[in-house]
Amino acid sequence: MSTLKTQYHHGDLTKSLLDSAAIIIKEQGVESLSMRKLADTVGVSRTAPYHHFKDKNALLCALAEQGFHEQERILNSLKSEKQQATETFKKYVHAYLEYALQYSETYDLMYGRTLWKAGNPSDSLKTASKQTFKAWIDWVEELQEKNILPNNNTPLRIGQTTWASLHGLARLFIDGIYLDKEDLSDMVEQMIKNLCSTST
Amino acid sequence: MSTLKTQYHHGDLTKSLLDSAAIIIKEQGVESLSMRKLADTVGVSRTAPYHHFKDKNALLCALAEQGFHEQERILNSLKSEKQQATETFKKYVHAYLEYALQYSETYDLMYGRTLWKAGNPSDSLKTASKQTFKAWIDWVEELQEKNILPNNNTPLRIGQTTWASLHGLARLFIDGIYLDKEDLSDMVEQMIKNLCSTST
DNA sequence: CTTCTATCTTGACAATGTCAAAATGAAAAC
DNA sequence: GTTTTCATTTTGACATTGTCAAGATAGAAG
Repeated sequence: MSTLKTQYHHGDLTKSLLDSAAIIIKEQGVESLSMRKLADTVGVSRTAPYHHFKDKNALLCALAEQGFHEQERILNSLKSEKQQATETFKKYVHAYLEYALQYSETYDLMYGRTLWKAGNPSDSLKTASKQTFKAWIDWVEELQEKNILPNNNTPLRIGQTTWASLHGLARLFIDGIYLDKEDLSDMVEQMIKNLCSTST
Repeated sequence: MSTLKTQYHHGDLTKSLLDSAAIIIKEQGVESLSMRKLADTVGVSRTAPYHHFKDKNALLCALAEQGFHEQERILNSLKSEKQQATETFKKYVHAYLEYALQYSETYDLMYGRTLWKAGNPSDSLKTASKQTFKAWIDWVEELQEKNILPNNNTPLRIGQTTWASLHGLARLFIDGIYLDKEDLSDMVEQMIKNLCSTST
């Protein structure tokens, strides 16, 4: 009954695995996450994780999925603040980049080739990502109506290109191409100018 | 003397390795390039490649470096065409995306985490990338003078954000986030509108 | 022909992902 | 309370990979 470890049945191995994995990738990068070391960290034998996740890919999908939920939480939280929509958008852009850099490894799983190209995105991951994308496009439409984002194309297209721009900036930092994080907020500000209809 | 294979000394193993590796990554992705299979493909023992490249990282760096040279060639070729600078810029954007998609695996090595974050970019790779970046920034300056790109910031900043946008678009396709390549040219057109000062 | 040296090979090891079969223990059925 | 069942975990095993160390080979230089 005690919540102490070293018992045969672990309690909630699924959760433990996810939590430990999240920490490991945040601190040491996805490439140094091995199923075996993870099992060891959690205090369980090599193959125990395979009874909770089909394979490594499935574990990573679950991590990515958590990221999508977190990101949606961020957007909703910002939208609930009562303020000028322009202000909300600017804050969102900053928040997006901040999230991407702070949880860069999770971000990489969410939007990187590991799962989407080299790997095999799970159905529920696909669902989560589609949902997040849809929420974004809907918001873009609102922003277009308020003349904050350009009206020279459909919400889908504007949403795609706008997001692509943010994503590109995020990736350059995440992947180690841009290293000087001093420049980040400057670049974000410029990006906002590029994206908004009202060039200042 | 004959250029036929199956001789102890291979002839130009360095080049053969690079060529085969380029084909393999293009056809099957970087993650399915193994040193051993590569050696086998080229018809040489497992460890022979290690006398030509310090390790796998070094081989990949060499591939990425070729990519930078190729990309610079593309830019120079476009700039040498006598035409409106606006036209040249538009063509460049299209060409950039085309290159990124056609040689997506090389592109990933050039600008992805494999080498820059998880790996260890060689000095000559760093040099090549810096050179390419500098050529880009110089051109951005010209484009600003001609009022094609916005003048509300330095060439460096505008170059960074503009490139980030292109890169982001490229990555979303490359990494399998955007799948519908029908939409590509549409999105590129919209991206150009976002980036240029003269919104149409 | 001998020696040198660049090039290539064989042997070996550790790390990894993951399958199959056996062991364990808690809960359900009796 | 005993037995049965089933989810959970373990041990054993295997193939793939990157890479090191030591030896083999052959063409060039003397």
